Amino acid sequence: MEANFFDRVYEVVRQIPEGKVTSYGAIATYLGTGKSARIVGWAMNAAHALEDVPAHRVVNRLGMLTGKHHFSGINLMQQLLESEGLTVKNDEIVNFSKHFWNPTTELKTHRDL
DNA sequence: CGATTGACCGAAG
DNA sequence: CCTTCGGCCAATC
Repeated sequence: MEANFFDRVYEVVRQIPEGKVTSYGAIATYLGTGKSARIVGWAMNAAHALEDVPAHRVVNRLGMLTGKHHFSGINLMQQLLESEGLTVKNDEIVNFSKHFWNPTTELKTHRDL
């Protein structure tokens, strides 16, 4: 299966469980692009138009809602995360490490879906 | 096609 | 933790 890079990103983001979040770099590393985490950001930019892709579950490595401005409302991203049982304070996910979902660890056994 | 930008990451000070 | 710099790839101008 030869999917575009964006499609791969979408596949990973779709598989993020509720109440879980991941980082652009984690997705990039899982996809093998490694340092090209910026492309993941670009993918999310295109992904926010797709309802199937919960882009609000993808934040930067510090758990900060850096992409919140790309959503319909400034508070939408935070509200979505809080609706899933997460706590967001000052544009940052509380206990981010606790809710962090690493695709490289979770999907490495069944990457093809 | 060259230059700039971007929802990033890591290292160094 | 903050700032600066380099790197990476794609989209946009």
